[in-house]
Amino acid sequence: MGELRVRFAPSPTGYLHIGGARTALFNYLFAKHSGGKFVLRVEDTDVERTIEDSAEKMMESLKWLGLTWDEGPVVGGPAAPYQQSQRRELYRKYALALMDKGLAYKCYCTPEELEAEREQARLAKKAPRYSGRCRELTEEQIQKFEAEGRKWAIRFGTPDGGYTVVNDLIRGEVSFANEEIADFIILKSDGLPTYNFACVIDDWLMGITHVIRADEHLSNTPRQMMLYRALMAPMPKFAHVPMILAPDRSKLSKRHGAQTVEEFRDKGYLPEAIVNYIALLGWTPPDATQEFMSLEEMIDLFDLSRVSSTAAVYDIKKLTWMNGQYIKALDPEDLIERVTPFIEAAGLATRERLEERKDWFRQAIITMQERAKTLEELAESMAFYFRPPDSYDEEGVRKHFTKPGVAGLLGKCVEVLSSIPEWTIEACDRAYTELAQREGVGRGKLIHPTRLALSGKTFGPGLFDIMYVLGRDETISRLNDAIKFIETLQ
RNA sequence: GGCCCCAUGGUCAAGUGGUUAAGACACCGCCCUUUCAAGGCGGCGACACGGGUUCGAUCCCCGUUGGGGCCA
Repeated sequence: MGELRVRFAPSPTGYLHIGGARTALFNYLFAKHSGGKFVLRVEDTDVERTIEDSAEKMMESLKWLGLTWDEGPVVGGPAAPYQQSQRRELYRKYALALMDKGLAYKCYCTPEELEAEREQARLAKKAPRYSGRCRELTEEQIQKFEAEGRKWAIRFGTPDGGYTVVNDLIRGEVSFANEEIADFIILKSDGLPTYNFACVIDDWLMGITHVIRADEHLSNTPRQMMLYRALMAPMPKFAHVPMILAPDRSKLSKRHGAQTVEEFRDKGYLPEAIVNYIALLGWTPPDATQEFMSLEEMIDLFDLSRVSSTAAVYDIKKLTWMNGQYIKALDPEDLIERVTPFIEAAGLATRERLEERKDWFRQAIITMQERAKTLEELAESMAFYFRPPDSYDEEGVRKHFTKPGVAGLLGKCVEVLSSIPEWTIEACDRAYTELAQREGVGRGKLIHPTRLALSGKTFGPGLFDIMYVLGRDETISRLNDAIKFIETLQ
């Protein structure tokens, strides 16, 4: 084998959240950096918790982020199938084999009995761990249980003394006393494997050389190592990456709002911004001041030794800032393509219509490009280009529409704009400068009310850029509407 | 409850046995400017605590506290 192989093995119990995405990213970067293989495996063993479509959505998110897998569902590979639900016979076979070797045994305890045992331990303030009572059953006891028709599970017999030491690539040596680890179930009475068992069997059979996963699995690692030894399977190297926490420092969960890749996509975050941002959560390139990196650059620079061991809280503000930076740097043609779905979703125009007016649309987008933080926001901020404002900003009305003589001034604006020979940004600009001089007022006295009249807002692109995009007829029409509105204020 | 991991500003994060303890986001101020954004300049702000080790600890060791995780 010789080649380096890693895997990302999500449970399809929901969407891909940024923590999972980052684990996938680190695996991907590690593999690509060394020319190894990135394997995707779906851990859908727990039927109860598996959610319909979840695996498909996760794969969609991974692809969207650019994290394509070399082997796994859809693309296949030499270790197929890559879904645990299709590998049940395998787990059963190896569990039975361990039992034959005397390393595992049948456990007839019922869930009720186990629960009672745990309860007692709790009351006695002791660690709730399995007593190992089925480990040494006599023939009679076994026959009695069988006669009762009791169901059995297969339990792995853990070593009694000594230590199991995880040599973690990120955390160094972490040792666990074997006596702390009770015999654990590897195959449940329904014939399905438990997480630790399925994971080991798959990683082994799929030739995984480096297990890079979230920190929460560090405590499971000694159990898994015991299984590797019992199976006489080659031990992979382990690397436990720090967790990504919600802003309240708890584990990421649904109640924390936007945090899945899909949600970020729907809000108009760019995949390259998300990938860039999450890479920086827990990893720093050799030049720690370098923040913007493409996936290719990250592949080149990635190194597990620069992965931190501290859990990180993700900061939506920084992600948003970074997203804005990426939007700003986008080629307008590319931006047009990306923002179109959001324009459609906002009900501003159809894709067909935008294609018909592509040059116009490009002009409009350019005026907003460096202001937008997300594609969704960009689309929404462009609403006034597509239709007249349905209201004027309240504060703006107070500041710019209630001054005496405003209506008259706007009337003069209409006049000068009507007489401009050619409708260009420069011509509009000049016209306003000249009018302001003639009227003996500052340009702002003209500009602010005009902006409000055209966009309904007090902020936005340069006024003459707006005028140019809107065109002469629309500009004048909106000014006249505003004049009428102002007159109703008196 | 037991075990394990972690601890540099609000957040991300560099770093070293002796440093003015980087940088980024956020925040504040100034500049630019027709507004907003962008950009430029500047500011606020940190080595959790207590013991050791050492000539000297943010850095090494122990403990405490806090946070997180696993076991079910």
